[in-house]
Amino acid sequence: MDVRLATEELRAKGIRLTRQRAAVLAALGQAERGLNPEEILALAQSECPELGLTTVYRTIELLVSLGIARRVHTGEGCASVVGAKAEHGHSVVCLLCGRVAEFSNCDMVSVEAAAARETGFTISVHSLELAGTCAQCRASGEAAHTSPGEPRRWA
Amino acid sequence: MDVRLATEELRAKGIRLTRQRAAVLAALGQAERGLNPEEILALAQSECPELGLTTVYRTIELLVSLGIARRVHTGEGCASVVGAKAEHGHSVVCLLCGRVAEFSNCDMVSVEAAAARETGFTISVHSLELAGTCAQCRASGEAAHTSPGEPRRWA
DNA sequence: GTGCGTGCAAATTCTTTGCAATGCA
DNA sequence: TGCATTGCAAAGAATTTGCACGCAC
Repeated sequence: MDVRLATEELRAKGIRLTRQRAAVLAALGQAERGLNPEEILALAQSECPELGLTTVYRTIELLVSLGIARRVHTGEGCASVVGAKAEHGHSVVCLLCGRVAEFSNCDMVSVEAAAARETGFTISVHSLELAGTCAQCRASGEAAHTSPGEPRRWA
Repeated sequence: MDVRLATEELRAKGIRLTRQRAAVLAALGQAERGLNPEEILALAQSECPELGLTTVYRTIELLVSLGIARRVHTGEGCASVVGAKAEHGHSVVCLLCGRVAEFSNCDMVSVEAAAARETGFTISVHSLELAGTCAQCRASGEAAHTSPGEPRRWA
């Protein structure tokens, strides 16, 4: 996520850039994986110690509604959030380390056409998340499972 | 969802078919849309009045783990559940009435290849949900928006 | 200076757990 | 009959809300 760009967008919309919001943006910007509210709080507090959990929730909602952040439905629950890069993008989650990448060149026309044929629906939106193994984990081999106690399930 | 088939699967695995479980299966079977625990409870209680919410939760977990039901991440929250038809399938949600259909012929190879190229990940799993307008809603035109007070958001 | 944003604490909602009673196989 | 399964109530977690104060613009 481009923190500078996000900052500008807030400013452009007349939304105040407080220290708390900047801290949350920074946390999302530096994280390479989905963060839940608690994690965001912990990360962002290093930059803004008086940040509260309530504000994290409110900021998440704000950023998601503006398209600056995106929710990812994976692993434990659906509360994780990542910074969005592109206007339209999808998350690719690493099943081993939890890292999240984003890809935007999704050509779903043929899949959507097949679905439309099979169900009779007219498809207008798609929600897609992919999962697999990131380059780093592949490189470091099977040995490098990050969290032995916390196997990532796929919801 | 085929209730009879699901019933057989439970029996085959040596899992007891109680009146409560049958009622939950029936509710999922007759519903054409995702149901949250409360809704399942309400529907299933018409068939088994002494059913409790706790059991609904436990049954959902059971059915999902057996692949008999599937969670759908759409609309309000991620707690909705639908009966699954195929071994591997995806939900197609109607944005107007909430009806859920399932389609199974998803050919994601090209999309996954593109994602792999763009992110460097090796893709092994995909989670896909489509949304649009079902045949009925399309037929009854714009006028037929089901719930004016409850616009369905797309998570 | 003016509101928008914030933190705290309380309220609310959602989900899980413990345990004795029940009923399916 | 035996043991998986259930319901209730209570515990626990996650999220939201109310309100007075502080700070960005």
